[in-house]
Amino acid sequence: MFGLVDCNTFYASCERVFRPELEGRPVVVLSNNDGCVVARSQEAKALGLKMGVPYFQVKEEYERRGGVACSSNYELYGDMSRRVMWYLQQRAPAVEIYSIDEAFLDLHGMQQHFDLVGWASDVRGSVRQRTGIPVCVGVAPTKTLAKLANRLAKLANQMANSGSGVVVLDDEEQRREALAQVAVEDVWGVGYRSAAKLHTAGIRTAAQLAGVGDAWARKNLGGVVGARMLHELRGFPCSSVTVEDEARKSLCCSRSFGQVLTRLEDVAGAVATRTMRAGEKLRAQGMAARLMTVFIETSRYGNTPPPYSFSAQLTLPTATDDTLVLAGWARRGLERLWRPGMRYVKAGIVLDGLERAGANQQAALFADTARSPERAKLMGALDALNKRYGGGAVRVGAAVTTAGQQEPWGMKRGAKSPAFTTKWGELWQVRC
DNA sequence: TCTGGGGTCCTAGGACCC
DNA sequence: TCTGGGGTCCTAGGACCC
Repeated sequence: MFGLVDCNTFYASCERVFRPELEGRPVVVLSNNDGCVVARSQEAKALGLKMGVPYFQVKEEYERRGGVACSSNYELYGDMSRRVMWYLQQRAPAVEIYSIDEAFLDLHGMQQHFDLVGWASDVRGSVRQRTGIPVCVGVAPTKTLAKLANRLAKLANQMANSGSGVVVLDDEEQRREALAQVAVEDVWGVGYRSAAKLHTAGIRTAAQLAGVGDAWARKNLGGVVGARMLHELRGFPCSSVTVEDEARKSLCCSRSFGQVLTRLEDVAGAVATRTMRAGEKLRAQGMAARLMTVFIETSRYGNTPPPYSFSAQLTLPTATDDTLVLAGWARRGLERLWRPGMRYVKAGIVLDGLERAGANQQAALFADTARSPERAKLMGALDALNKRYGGGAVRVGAAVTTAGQQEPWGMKRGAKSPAFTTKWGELWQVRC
């Protein structure tokens, strides 16, 4: 059996843990630059706010009706996530951290020793008590069914506001009933495109989907991916709990600017900032990259004529995790794709072809970028300083602004809550 | 004025290898 | 009618996930 633990309206719940006055009120969390709504409390959903809507479109009406908006605070959410995951790891033999707010648990053989409903309820209660975060738990014979069970648990919770928050599907009868209750577009793995195809074919529920022929699924639902999904819906596992976060295959650092940029030097500063971040991530994972894609975008909306996205891919002479080397290549990439006179809103870099840094790394014949012990030390010092004094304490030159000046590419975060759990200066204050 | 930031897996075709 | 039979790597793009 597999368990899926999913935090309820995770970002909004994190805000509420440290700001209990938000309890019972509509709360939304906004994406970077306070752009879109990315998390909604139950009360905010009840007001009709949709996931992903640009906040400026709903702001006035929402706030008039008493809604609260928070800028995203990923330091806080990341730290709260670690607490939840750490506790889950104490309770299950294997845990796959699937996203910031979700984890699959391997419950192999546990039904012989535990009543799964009672066990899941206990885990749910304990997570709430220890972290302040409400969760729902779904348990079933496959991951896809566990997701589905979790969805049913969430729905029951929302409707009654007193549901048990736990759904266990451990016999055929329960599986059938569950499948009949879920719309096909709500099945894990059915996206916008597949849903449209399925509707056209007259397939509306998960139960109907589980009954389609394998050949049809392979043809219309993305080949083996679709076939696997069907098997899982029928109760045959095609995927197991993967504990280690195996080496990543790619890594991406991208962000919209707080304002439109037109000058090469400003965009170069943004690219350098993203590159530094990518270098940090790379070193934190002990990896080096061989391929780099630099991209810049103009606005997708309004009158800007397409194409709005320009990218350049560079093959590095040798895989590297050195920020200064990466920054040099990123600059070259940017100059290659730069078109003057355009209004840019976003920039980023993608690193591919990741391999373990050091040991088996192939050296280039004529490159000046071989990994020297000195450079590795330098990178270590860079990371240590930035960790100790805050990100951006030490930067590459292109990412430096004149003293006292705002970064032209900086983010807008109008309503950010303090880093309650990760910065001494921003700890919660208790008044006597 | 204002529209997120990450990821994964799969397919298919072309170049190239023996 | 029939044209060898395996492979790998690269690139681009689609679909989906949170």
